[in-house]
Amino acid sequence: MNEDVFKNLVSHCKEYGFIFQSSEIYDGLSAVYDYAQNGTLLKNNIRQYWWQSMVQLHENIVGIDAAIFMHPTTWKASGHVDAFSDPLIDNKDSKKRYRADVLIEEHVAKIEAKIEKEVEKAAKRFENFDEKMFRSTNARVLEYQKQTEAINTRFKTALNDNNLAEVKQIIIDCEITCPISGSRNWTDVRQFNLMFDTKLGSVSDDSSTIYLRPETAQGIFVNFLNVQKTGRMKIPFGIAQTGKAFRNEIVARQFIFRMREFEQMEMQFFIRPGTQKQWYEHWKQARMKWHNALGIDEKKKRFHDHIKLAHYADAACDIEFEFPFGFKELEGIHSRTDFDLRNHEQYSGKKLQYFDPELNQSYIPYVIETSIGLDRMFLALMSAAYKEEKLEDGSERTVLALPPALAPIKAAVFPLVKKDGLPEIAEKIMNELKFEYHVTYDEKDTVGKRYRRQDAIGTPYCITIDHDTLNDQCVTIRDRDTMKQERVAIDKLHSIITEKVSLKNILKKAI
RNA sequence: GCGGAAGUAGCUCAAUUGGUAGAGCUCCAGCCUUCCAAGCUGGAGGUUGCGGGUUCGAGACCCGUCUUCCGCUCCA
Repeated sequence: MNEDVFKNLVSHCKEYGFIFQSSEIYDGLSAVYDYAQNGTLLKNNIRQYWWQSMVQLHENIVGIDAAIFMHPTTWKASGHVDAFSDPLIDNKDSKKRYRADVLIEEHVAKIEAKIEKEVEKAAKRFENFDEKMFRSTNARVLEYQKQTEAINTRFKTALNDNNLAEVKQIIIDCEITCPISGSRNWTDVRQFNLMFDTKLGSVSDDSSTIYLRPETAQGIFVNFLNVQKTGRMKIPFGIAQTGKAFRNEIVARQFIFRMREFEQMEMQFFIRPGTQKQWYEHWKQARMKWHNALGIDEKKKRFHDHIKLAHYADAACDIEFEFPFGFKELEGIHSRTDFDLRNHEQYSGKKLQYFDPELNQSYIPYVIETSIGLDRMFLALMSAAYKEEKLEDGSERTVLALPPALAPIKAAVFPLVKKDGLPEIAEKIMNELKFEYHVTYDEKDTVGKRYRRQDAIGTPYCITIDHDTLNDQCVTIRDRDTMKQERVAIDKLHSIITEKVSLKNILKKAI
């Protein structure tokens, strides 16, 4: 799929009521989108598929719904407060972005290396070399030391005062250059806090600052013991959760791929320390199976193993999907060790351990995390499903070949013409079926046009009532993908449609 | 954030050098009664993203701003 088709897909999402830009009448809000009438149905179906495969089909996985607001210390323990607020600076020539603190620290390290070189040189030159003496008397060494101390003090003061202009001035004064362009053409230093904050309570002071969660996982970790005890859970067990998370992304783009407000579907699986390799491998395969059960071309998915690991992980990979703009991360599977629970134990002072009767000992469980972006899954499904077809007769049609179980609307009911009592029969059929699944009714325009309208939103079946129906109690059922029609009895409709649109068939393949 | 491109009706796009904002599709009301978007009649829909400037006159030129897309970076 090329760039043009992606553009068409984005237009299609708007025109057929899947996704609107947020606050569009006010020129929109950057990187925030609303799900529309059909999009909401599709999104709910994806969430349901995930939830049922995780919670309903695993006796040892339970689901929770933690609040978006959490105690601020949560984010200190998780590392988000420190890791998500770096002072950043760009080099205008190479367009490369750096952490300002790292640039300065590297500069200091360079000077320190020079000192060591002086010491080494001197050690070779003099016999009976007194290193201590040399360090405290040599003019060059002293000069270098003075420099590093001066920079370090300035830098510390600047950070404490949150004085970003001073941080930039240090970079300028130190004549630090960009390793790529070699230039000193720097932008201002900016603080990017990736967490949104707000004030709790009517009195706003610093102590009342709370954050909108940047990931749902922490809601699971802080409830680990509550769930384990009240659910009488035995390790290994999992806690699943879907919900909104918020990140103040510096660059947020590519439609709904990277949004400031997005929804995650996460499952944290708690295991005995030492078994993480085997469980990591298990969930890696299990998650790919879940994706493949949807029947989307397997060549569009691949694993991407992380070589450089985050400080808390001992293994990590992504499931990547081939979006119209290339292979991108759709889901992450991480072996998170006991990092989160251990930190929460430290910060809260509460023991977050599990007594293992088999080992007859207590430990902090290790964790395997599976974390998928619901919005990204939505976009993956849409881009895999969107097809602009050329038919044999030369005409064209746009069809969303969504997995029938996830399609927003399962069946559309049409009277061939809107008279002779046909609309009445159509409505009667619809009113029966609507208790089973989402159905719609349409009597406007020629039946061909109505078929195409349903193709465009991915409805698997169209049911047409004609004059013969009055005599034989049969209708035409038309398949979205093959466009083939079949004449069936009205009382067979339910079983035919159910067979095709039931989640059950996919769920059986998924686990 | 930096660089590049763009923004005209719900959608896709026109509008000569700066000279009265248009078409197709969609939508609505009817006619026709048709099994794969194509018949007929009528209708609605716009402060050309927004704000300034140049000009007798700006959709077009200039400045600012917002939004989207592409590249750099991180993530779900």
